[in-house]
Amino acid sequence: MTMAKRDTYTPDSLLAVAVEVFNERGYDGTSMEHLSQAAGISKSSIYHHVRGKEELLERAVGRALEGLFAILDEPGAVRGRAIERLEFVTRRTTQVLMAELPYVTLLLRVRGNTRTERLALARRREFDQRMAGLLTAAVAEGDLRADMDVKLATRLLFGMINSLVEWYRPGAGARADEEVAAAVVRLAFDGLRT
Amino acid sequence: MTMAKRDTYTPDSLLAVAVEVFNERGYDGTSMEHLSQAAGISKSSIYHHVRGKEELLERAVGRALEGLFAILDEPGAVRGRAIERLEFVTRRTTQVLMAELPYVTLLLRVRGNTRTERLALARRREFDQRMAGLLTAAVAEGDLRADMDVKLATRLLFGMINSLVEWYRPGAGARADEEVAAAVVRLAFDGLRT
DNA sequence: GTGTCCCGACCGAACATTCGGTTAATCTAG
DNA sequence: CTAGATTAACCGAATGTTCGGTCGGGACAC
Repeated sequence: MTMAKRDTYTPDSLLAVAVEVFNERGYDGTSMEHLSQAAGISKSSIYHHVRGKEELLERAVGRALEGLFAILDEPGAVRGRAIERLEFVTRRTTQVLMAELPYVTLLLRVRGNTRTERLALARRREFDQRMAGLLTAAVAEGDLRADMDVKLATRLLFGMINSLVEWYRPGAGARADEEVAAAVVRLAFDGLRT
Repeated sequence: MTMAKRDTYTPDSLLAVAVEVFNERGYDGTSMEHLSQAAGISKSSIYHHVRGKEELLERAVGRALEGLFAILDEPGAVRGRAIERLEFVTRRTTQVLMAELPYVTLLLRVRGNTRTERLALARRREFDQRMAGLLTAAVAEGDLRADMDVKLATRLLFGMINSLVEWYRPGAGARADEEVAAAVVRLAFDGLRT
């Protein structure tokens, strides 16, 4: 029994609207009035679907973290030489970031003002550490330059990937997205120089 | 006749305090009460030194932009092969970012909610375009890989540099700072691989 | 006629900013 | 050297506004 199309909101469809506005104005810069206008329903109606503003943030960052951590369980991330796993995770992280752009964008901008935000920051740090482990392994296997601090390299690599949220906009097609992911991997591992 | 040291605030010394708080809590997440507590003076006293919250933001992003644009006028940025100028600007941008960290951090987090913020965003875009011009020239001179979209490469390069504001913390000494700048240049131009 | 979805009216709290002053240091005239 | 004027720096209390959230009720589908 498939449900007929509804023009009412579900918590998730409302979330999609809210996250767009959060990313445009910043979470703290967004009022419930802003959200209600963007969603086309009244402020009070929002509270019919979600408990409040913070629940929207919680759902959004949760979804982003879910997508990112799932990468680490994919076969390409657990088998093979460290450098191959690292390249895989780099490419997949870029792809997930593009696919879940609004949610990841919000995740990368939380500042730690509330418990929800601090929890998100902790999970992000955990992901970073898993990544740093891959770098270390790849250096040990002799496939990565040893003349650079691993933590520093991890941060720069991540910084490059995460910067996608500042400029990437979807809609140019799967081909274009593939090109972006490939460029990230190429730049990270082989550099800009001829 | 040098002025004796005063323990009172000037607009600039107050700015330094304010920017720290802005970066910790986010601009929109910071109340004047937060600022007054951090500065150790009352809320109303802040208005003796600056016109309001937005003037503090204005001064901060102005200072950051000043530092960044100054790089483009330095000799190393106007003379020599394009790739050398590009490497110079990459290194210098990293250094300025570290030296003016709190101000640049604030600049990079501006969302465009007010006229002040939109002005800052426009100036940032201008800087990016100057940078993209250097990339294009370096490709034309055959020193940069041609198999990557220039705009894409510019954004990734910048994303890597700008990500410093997320993790770099000063105080490890000039030697350590030099190492960071060198790592950025090496990673950007030669990649991670052995 | 009950549950889902929505609304306008409303609330207390927090917000940026203003106002009417006080304090303490500096300057100025005799 | 000092009394009086001036000023920068500051404060507590209050202003109007906006905030996130609540409430009681209406429409309408099943």
